Amino acid sequence: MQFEVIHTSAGTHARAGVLTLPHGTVETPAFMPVGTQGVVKTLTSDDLESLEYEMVLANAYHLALRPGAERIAKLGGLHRFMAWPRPILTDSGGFQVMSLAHQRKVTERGAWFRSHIDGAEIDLTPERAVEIQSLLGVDVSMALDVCPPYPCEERELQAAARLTSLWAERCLAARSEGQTLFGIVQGGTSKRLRERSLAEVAALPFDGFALGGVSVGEPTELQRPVVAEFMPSLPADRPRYLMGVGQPKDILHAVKHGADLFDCVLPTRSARHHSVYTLKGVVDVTTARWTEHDGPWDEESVFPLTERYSAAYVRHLFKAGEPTAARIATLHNLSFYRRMMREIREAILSDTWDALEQRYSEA
RNA sequence: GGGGAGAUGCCCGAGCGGUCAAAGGGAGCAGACUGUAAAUCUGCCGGCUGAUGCCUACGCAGGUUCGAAUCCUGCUCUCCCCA
Repeated sequence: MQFEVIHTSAGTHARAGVLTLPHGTVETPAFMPVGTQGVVKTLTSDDLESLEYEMVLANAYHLALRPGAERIAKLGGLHRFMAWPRPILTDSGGFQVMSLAHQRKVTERGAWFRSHIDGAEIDLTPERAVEIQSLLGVDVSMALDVCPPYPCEERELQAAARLTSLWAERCLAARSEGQTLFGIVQGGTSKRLRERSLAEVAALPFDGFALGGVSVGEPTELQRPVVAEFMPSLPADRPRYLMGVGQPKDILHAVKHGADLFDCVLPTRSARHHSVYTLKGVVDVTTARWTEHDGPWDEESVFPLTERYSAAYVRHLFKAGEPTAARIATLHNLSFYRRMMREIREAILSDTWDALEQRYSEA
């Protein structure tokens, strides 16, 4: 892995860079669509190429459960398996420690899960999490962390950060030759715990660093200060990844404070839930106002892949329960995010950040 | 011609004397979703009203009863079976 910052926007921490990985280069800041099960729901890998995404996210926990990490390795690795030639980053399963909390146990040894699919036991130690990602053959592996929810007791937050640091070292020790590994900073909304977690994790020789434990249910007023304060403190010479974020404005805010990578289910999940991103905000396309609207939801949010379908038509497809509705909305939203990331990068390179913020002020 | 079954809110469909403005679906309307167990979940859904409440409602018209969507009589209309 190689990472180069090519320009930092005047008066901000916003930076444009180039991340070079085994399967290609990624221009940062970049947004990674979420393809948990080795697919971005409703799309194919060539859709993603058409959308010009350079990197996607998949999930090691889910893929290890089904179809199995060894099986994917046997089939030539995740890239070949999902027919996606460009970079892939996998989340280790740290998020599932939170989202599947009711069926797992966390000990110092690791995270133990009862499979939601068939009840099988999964012993996800830091070492196994790194091994799974190595078997998948992804470009960037994430350390196994403990991602606590919000709200959360200070004690629990502290325990999560402590384990995350402990596991970080074990993940590094377990990494295979040439495996790119990112560390994760925890600490929730506690300044004290964030400081400590950052000091512990950032001191380790990771290839990149992520701010985790945000977008776990906290209001944006609490997320912003964490990002503003701690993103610039992550090592400047390595990629900085804000996990699970977010809304367009949250991404702009984070880029301004120096974030390089993002992922979030919102553009894809919302699409399936009939919400579409536009420069005028998120709109529910099934709302009665679109019933006879023979045009786009927003004149300034029209994209080559989706411009031919009228609001009235898409509304009809959703109302009729047609799967294609979700597909069109997903293509639209990922087009919106892709264009936004491109404009963000251009704004950094041309030092026109304020104009960009203005453009996305209602989004 | 004879015998049987049934008519409930926008639709389907429970209810079979009070606790019924009437279960449950669907449709309709409005929301939520942030490293995806989510093409999921939530709320509203006769009218007026902040709430209490009032009004209108279970094919139509009468009746029994303190009280009827529920019981009785007649009528109208549907469906099934036998000729």
